[in-house]
Amino acid sequence: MPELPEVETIARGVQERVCGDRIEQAWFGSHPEPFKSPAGLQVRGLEGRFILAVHRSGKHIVCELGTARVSQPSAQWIVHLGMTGRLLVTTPDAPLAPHTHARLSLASGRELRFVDPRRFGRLEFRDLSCRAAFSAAGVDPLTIQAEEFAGLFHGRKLSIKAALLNQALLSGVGNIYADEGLFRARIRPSRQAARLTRAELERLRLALSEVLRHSIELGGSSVSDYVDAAGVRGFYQLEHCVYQRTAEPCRVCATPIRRIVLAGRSTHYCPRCQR
DNA sequence: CATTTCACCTGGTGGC
DNA sequence: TGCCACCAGGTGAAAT
Repeated sequence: MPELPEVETIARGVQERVCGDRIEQAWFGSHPEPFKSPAGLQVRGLEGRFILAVHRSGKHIVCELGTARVSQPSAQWIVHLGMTGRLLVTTPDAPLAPHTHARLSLASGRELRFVDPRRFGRLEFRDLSCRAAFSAAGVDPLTIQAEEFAGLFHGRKLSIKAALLNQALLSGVGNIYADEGLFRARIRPSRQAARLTRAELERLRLALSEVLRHSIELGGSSVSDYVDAAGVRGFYQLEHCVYQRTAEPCRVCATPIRRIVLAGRSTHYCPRCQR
């Protein structure tokens, strides 16, 4: 489900609804996979704290926590949604979705719920008195400048598609936006990253930024079941030019879109537009 | 080191 | 209807 635009949309929705709220009670399910920190530690850390702010870092949602409504953050709750994770703000009586792994009941009467059928998502609690604040490893593709962007790919022998998916380089680009960005930059995904010209890299940087910003405006891509913090679907899937459009006509030249596998992931491109 | 492959999970779809 | 193969927004460990 969640790449940069979807995670940004969810983080904004959670921020709007629970900022300033206090966590009264935390409940965690019994499957161990989603808990990067022990569940007991997360429950003890979360209960009683105030949610000061919620923001995105790469594909992570970071909740800043404090001991008073207005205070410096003393801890963080970090949510990664994996492939199928959802972070929802609901009323307490809303039907419990299958695969709900965490529920935080809030002083306002609302609930923050983490739901994840495939359990690839991760929940982490960080005490800032013991550890540094979380920050994603790679650079954010919305703010990176030309020079630094080009530098990321210098000397890299893998495909540009595989490089874009590497979160240690850029954080936030996943399978959908790598394909859509490469289409708009007219670059074939299989090209070796180090062989792209400076002009191509700059087209790619701008294309990625435009695609990601446009998707945020439309609330992200709802390919199968993605919804935002309020349970509302996004609309960017209607703008996709190549992703999951195998054999359909290119929106620019009508050539059938091709599907190949790169870096173990489905990759879609127009063989005529992308060289 | 850089790069590739695969396992981790559940659920939906489409062929037979 | 049932069974099976295949596919899916991600990532991190193991192998090369």
